[in-house]
Amino acid sequence: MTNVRKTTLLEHALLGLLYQKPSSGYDLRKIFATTAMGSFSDSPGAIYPALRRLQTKGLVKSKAEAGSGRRRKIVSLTERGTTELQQWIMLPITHEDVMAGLRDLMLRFAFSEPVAGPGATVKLLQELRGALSAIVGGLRGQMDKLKSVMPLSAQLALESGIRGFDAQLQWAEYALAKYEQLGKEGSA
Amino acid sequence: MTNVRKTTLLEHALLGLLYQKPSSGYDLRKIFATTAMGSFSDSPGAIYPALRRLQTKGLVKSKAEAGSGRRRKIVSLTERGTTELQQWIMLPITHEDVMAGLRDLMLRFAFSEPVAGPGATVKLLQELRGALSAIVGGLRGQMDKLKSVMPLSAQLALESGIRGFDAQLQWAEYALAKYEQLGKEGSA
DNA sequence: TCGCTCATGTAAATAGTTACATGATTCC
DNA sequence: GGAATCATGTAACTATTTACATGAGCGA
Repeated sequence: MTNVRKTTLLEHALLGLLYQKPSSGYDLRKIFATTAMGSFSDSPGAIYPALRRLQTKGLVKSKAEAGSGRRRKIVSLTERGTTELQQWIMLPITHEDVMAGLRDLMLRFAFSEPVAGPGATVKLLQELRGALSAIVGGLRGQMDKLKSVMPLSAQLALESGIRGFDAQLQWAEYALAKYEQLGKEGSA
Repeated sequence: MTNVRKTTLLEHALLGLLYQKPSSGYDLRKIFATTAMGSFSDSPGAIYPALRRLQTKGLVKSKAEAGSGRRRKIVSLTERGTTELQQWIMLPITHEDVMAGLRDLMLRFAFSEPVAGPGATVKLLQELRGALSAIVGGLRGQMDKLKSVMPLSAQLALESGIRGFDAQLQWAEYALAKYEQLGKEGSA
């Protein structure tokens, strides 16, 4: 029982970024603070402990940057870290995953192509499409049943959720088309 | 310094439900477990402590259900609880609110009509529309700049976010139209 | 009587937030 | 020399998760 606690979303985000480029904690914080990944906290109280956890788990290693300038600790993936990242990305998508929020799924998707190849990306998209269309159907059913007993604002709030999922569904179709097109061009 | 910690989203969800109907902790858990509000946890370790916090803050009161059957504690809003709920719903919408996730906003919106009246609902929608169109514009700009340097999957992940916001924007227009129509019918 | 659901709660552990602390380095 | 930024970290606190505990009523 080596008490392996499960890897959090923030930790996976860090793994994905470190896969692209070994970086310091400060670099990573800046990425969260300035880019579209801003939904993650850039607070040192989140990042540094997360990096330490990853190191204790053996998923990353760090060493002091050689040479001049300020003291910086450059963190990079270990082999096990790369494996963990790949496995996380390729996890099958469940109904619950989607209901819990697209955030996790989108992060996996964003890393999928460089880390696990376009084949994994396409597979993710297909699974996502399946899950989404089931969910949209189910919610539309709920909506029809409850229409009469809910206040308009609550009705519309539910409709907002449905539309959100539906937009993601259309997006998934669009993304799949892009990848299909890419495949044809590549083999031509 | 009476150390008033700020009210969490779960607590606000509970307040909103209790506004509609005084209920037991178990009732509330069932709502989270079975309805479209399933994004909240139905675990007793979340709900019962939250109810207790609300009671210490003086936002709800509870009393044992009269009569027979199993022991049940029925919780209901106090006057201060109702005020707190209304104020939370009518908070002005900021850019950050929207970026942090539509979840909080949608909960406020869902409760808005019964708790604060259709006027508040319309105001919320207008503010939301403004914030969303600014965000969609900004993200499209980022997209154009970064298009060339991102892998396709990352590009598409960003596009997914944009489309999500855009869908909400269209939804807000749609919802506003519904309320306008309602207003005309009402005054006719 | 046996088991299931109802109903309320507690205990331990965890990630994340906020705020503070501390130096070194660069820029003016 | 002084201020701002770079860079790493710690400490206290909070809500939530997971798991356990307990007892009462209901149905077969």
